[in-house]
Amino acid sequence: MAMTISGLARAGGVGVETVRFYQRRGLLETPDRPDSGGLAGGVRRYDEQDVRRLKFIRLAQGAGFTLEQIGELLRLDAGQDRARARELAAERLAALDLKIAELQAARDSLRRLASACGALEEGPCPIISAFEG
Amino acid sequence: MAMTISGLARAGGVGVETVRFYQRRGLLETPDRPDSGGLAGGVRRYDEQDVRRLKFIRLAQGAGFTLEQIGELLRLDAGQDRARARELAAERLAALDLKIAELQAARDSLRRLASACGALEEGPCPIISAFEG
DNA sequence: ATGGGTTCCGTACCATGGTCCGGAGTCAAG
DNA sequence: CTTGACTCCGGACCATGGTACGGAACCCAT
Repeated sequence: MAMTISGLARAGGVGVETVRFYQRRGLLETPDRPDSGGLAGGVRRYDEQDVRRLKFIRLAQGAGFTLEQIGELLRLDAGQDRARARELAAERLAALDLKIAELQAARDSLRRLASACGALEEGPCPIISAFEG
Repeated sequence: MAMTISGLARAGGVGVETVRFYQRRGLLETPDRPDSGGLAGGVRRYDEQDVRRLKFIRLAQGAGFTLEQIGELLRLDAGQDRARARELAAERLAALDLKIAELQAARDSLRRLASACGALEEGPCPIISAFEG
């Protein structure tokens, strides 16, 4: 199950550079390089736990958390501060509901736009006014 | 109805610098400075049309268009290319439906998280696994 | 044991969407 | 006709979330 960084990146659907970037940001751990006799040590190995963390980062990003907030969530995941975890979740939940409503409104505008522009075959399309309804 | 840049900014819910930024990007027009006898001309004036444009920019941003795409929409609004307008709208509409579904999934995860963290009073909160269901 | 593909690491660079700064000019009220 | 607020303008700076680069070390197959 152990893999190198490119395996981890592939499993998480991101590039190697992105994994490193997350490591620098403290979102993913940087396991020790095993002593393999060389000057600098061998290559780092990653496991399923790391894949889970990486996937979580992507999902949380999709939920609108910033990388900084995700860092806090990951620290919280291991910790005991349930109150803070609830707080972050509730905050994001409210923002998410707002955003969803906003996107649905935008969706309606776009549907108006598409049908307004589809109706006639000539003349300008009332793009701006489609968003004013 | 005529106003100066700060009035326009206020009406659109943005800062003066943001208006200027949109002007540089070609999203808002930069009206001529009226000749007021001075060396450089007077102060530019804006009207309701400009407010409409500015508000449209913000709404379109909310719909996930980039500033560049918004620029194209604004050019299209005045033009005759209905096909291209429909195309942009349809494209965005599909992306929007995807994004809405994604946010709704995220919302469910957050609700799971909030209730999982609310249930017990001690121990760590399973934040990562809340996103795996 | 050698060659090609990875890994490691620091550093630089990128796009997006702003935000701030400083100095000169303009405007309106007192 | 001065004073204080606002405007204009160019250019520098910022945060976020990456992406690219280059040289040295490493690992695996032949």
